[in-house]
Order: sequence, then structure tokens, then C-alpha cells
Amino acid sequence: MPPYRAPRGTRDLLPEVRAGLSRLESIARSLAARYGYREMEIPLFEQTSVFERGIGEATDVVEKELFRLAPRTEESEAWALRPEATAGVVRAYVQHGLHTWPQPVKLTVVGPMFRYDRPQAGRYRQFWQFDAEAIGDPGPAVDAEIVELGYRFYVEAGLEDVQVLLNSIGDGACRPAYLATLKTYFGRHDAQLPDLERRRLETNPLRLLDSKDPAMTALIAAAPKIFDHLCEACAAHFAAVRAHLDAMGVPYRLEPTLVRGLDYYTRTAFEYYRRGAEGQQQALGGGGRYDGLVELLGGRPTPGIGFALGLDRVLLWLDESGVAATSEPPPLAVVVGADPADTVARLRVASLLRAEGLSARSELAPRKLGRQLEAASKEHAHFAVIIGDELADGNVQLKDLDAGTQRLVPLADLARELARAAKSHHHG
RNA sequence: GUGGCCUUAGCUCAACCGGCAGAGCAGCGGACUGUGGAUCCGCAGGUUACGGGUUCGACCCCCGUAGGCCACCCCA
Repeated sequence: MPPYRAPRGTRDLLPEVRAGLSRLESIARSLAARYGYREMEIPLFEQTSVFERGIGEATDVVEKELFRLAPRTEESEAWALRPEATAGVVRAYVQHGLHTWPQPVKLTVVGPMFRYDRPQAGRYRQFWQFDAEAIGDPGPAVDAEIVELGYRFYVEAGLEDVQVLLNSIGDGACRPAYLATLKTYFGRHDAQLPDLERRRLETNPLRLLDSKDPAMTALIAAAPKIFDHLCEACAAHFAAVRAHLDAMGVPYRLEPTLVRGLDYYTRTAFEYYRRGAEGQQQALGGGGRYDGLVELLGGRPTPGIGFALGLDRVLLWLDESGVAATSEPPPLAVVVGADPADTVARLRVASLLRAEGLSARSELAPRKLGRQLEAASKEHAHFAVIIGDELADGNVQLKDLDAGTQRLVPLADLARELARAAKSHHHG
């Protein structure tokens, strides 16, 4: 009915929701900083080929979910809104020669991502992610550290029941052979395969393992496990990652069917789920190692690992669990006036308090005093400063709205009195 | 991208078989002309998502579109 609405799959974050998101963002930033990840920004859009090369032409993200921007002229390059942060961060790593920094380079990006997908609860066309990347360290210890960092984020956000799913998808040395084994196995059962799965057998056999089709359940259960087909180096790497996680006490579950949707992943792959909702379509977050990506985007061969955690889904779950979103603190004082028309006096006094660093709002609508106080009460202000005839003698009334008491205070002392009162308020 | 369910005031929801579109909450105002959260009273708020069709008559039945939700594909 309104003539304009937020575009499909996007939403306005009204102050209460924005406050909840801000809280998650600051948890993410402070946590990342403690682990040595430094925050950076990358553009909201890139040359389309950064995503096509980096994420993979054949992935759903690029094939059908990329938010492409219409070129402005015939000559302009093709751009797309970022569907995730990793490709852009790695592009920046290569562009700015970050291989000359002490390795690994640990970076974090917090912000909105865009995917042209069909919206649903917890699935939006503009959504927020906490992304972390460690580039330049091949070792398993950093894998375990970043998995633990993600897990830690959920704990600090207030979600207790997060399950870590862990897998290794091998590397260039062992994956081809495993894929061949898979193809042979599923090929033998060709007749039982649903059409979609038969097609995938050619394009991306790994994905068959991820199928939710009931017809596939038994086949998947009996399928050859990647664990048994890892090359020696990958197996050792995977074992070391698990040993580190065990030592840190991070609970995880091995999930041989966990396959990540993006082409660049190697070895370690992990996802975070709400316990009891594993295997459902809505992961809270996920990540993995991408030892070939830097080279793919024009850098020298450099290992890397990272994750992306979906903040909207955390917010959604927190809301469902009835965890109260911390709202912004109410103003300390509201300045009201006996003369509804005298907005000058109210504004002047409020401004004076703000200049002293205090949180003060003035009631500017020309309403009578009672209504002004009512509005102050409704926003839970602690104090009201009442301006009236006593201003002629340089005084105002300072009213404690919680206690219901008030006293005459010289305007010159008001800021100091309020600051002191605020302090005792917080401690009592 | 596929299939299904849904859409009435800012929010949550009523409206018999197709027969005058209503309530609570929120908002604004009055009771109360310099003293607040309570109470009472009032005001405002609608092309029943939008467009078409059937009918004497449509919130109600039919078609289309948009949006939301659910299950998929897939991901965060």
C-alpha cells in the first residue's frame, strides 16, 4: 500500500535491530583484534571476474546469485556486488603486495554482502557477515585457531548450542583420485540417481554427498569416505588440526559429507550450525582453507584460510531464544519548559549539558509541561531539567524522575550536579 | 531458479453462507493553563497488497502481479 518499499530481500534495520547488529559487530571486532586480526574495508563491489575467477564459474553463487551491476557504457568493465569477502580480501592482498608483510597476514571485514537469491527468513539479498582471513600460513595450527575463533564468537554473542562440523576435502594431490572413485561408485548406481544428481556426477561429484534427496540417503551412507582417500600430507594436516582442536577443548563433529560450495577450498572445511539443526539449509557460518586462491587471483602461490559468519542468522536465533537485545541507553536528562513556546531556553540548556559530555535531549514540541514530562518518562530518562520563572534568578529545577523528587539548582552548577547524580544513579 | 501456503489501520488480530470494514495496543489531544509512566474520554488512522474478472452486490469466489513465509536448489 505504501508507494515505495525496501527492495525484495532487503530490510530496514530499525533502531532496536540495528542496536542488536551493532552489538554483534563490536563483539566480532574486539574478538578479532584479540586474535591479531586487523580490520580492513574492501569495496562493496568488484570487477565481476574477481568473483568469477576467485569463487568459481560453476558455483551457484556466481552462476545464479551474483548481483550484477548494469554497465554504464559499452566500454565500462562489468561489476558485481560482493557476495562474500574472501575474494576481495585476497585481491587486495595481491594488489598491495601484502606478501611483503610478516606472514601470515590476518585480516577481518565486517559488513554487508549481497546475493540475488530468493529470500526467506534468515536469507536476504543484503546480509551481514563477520569475515576473517589468515593468509600466508600453511600450518594446521592456524586452522584450529580460526575454527576456535568462530566458535568463540558464538559463545560471546550468547549462543550456547553451536555445533562445529569439520571435514577435509583433500588437495590437488588426492582429490582427483577420490573424485574418480566417487564417480565409479555412483556410476554403478546410475539407475537409482535422481536427474539432478546424475547431472552433478559429471560437473561436481563431491556435491552428491551433500544431497538431501531421500533417495540418496542410503547411497551416501555407503559411499567411499574422503577420510580414507586423503593423501599422506592431507591426512597428516587433518589429524593435526583435530589434535589442536582437542587440545583447546573445542567440540566438533567429523562430517565426511561436508562439502563447501565454493571452488577455492582445499583441505580443512568447516561449518557452524545450531545444534539439532545440522544438515539444515541454514548454516550459521562456514569457512575453509584455500591454498590455491591467491595464485588464482594473480599472486604467487600462498596458502590461506578464512571464515564467514552470518550475523543476521545469529540475530534471528537470539531473537527466537528470547535473548533480549540490549537497547541503547536512555538519555540522562530531558530538558522541559513551563512555557511551551520557549524552545530557545530549552535548547540552550540542553546544548550546555551536551557540551559537558552529558546525554541530554530537549523537548521541542510546544506541548504543555505535563506532556513534556510524560514524554520524558516514556523514554525512561533519569532526570528532567525544568525551566521556568526561576531562570530569571539563574536557577532551574532538577527533577529525579525515578525517585520523584526535585530541587532548585543554579544553572551554573547544573552540569556538575547532573554528572554527580548520574554517577550515584549508576552505583545505586 | 522450482513447488506450496499466506497478505484486513503503524503493530497484533476480528468481520456468519457473498450483504454497512471493527477491536486492542501504539500515536495525537482533552480531563490536568508550572509537574511524568495510572485512569477516563475523544481524535486521527483503510482504494481490505496491487490490477483485472464473476455477481444486483466481493475482505470473502476466479485469474494475474508484487511482497512475505515454508520446503527445495544452494548458501550466510
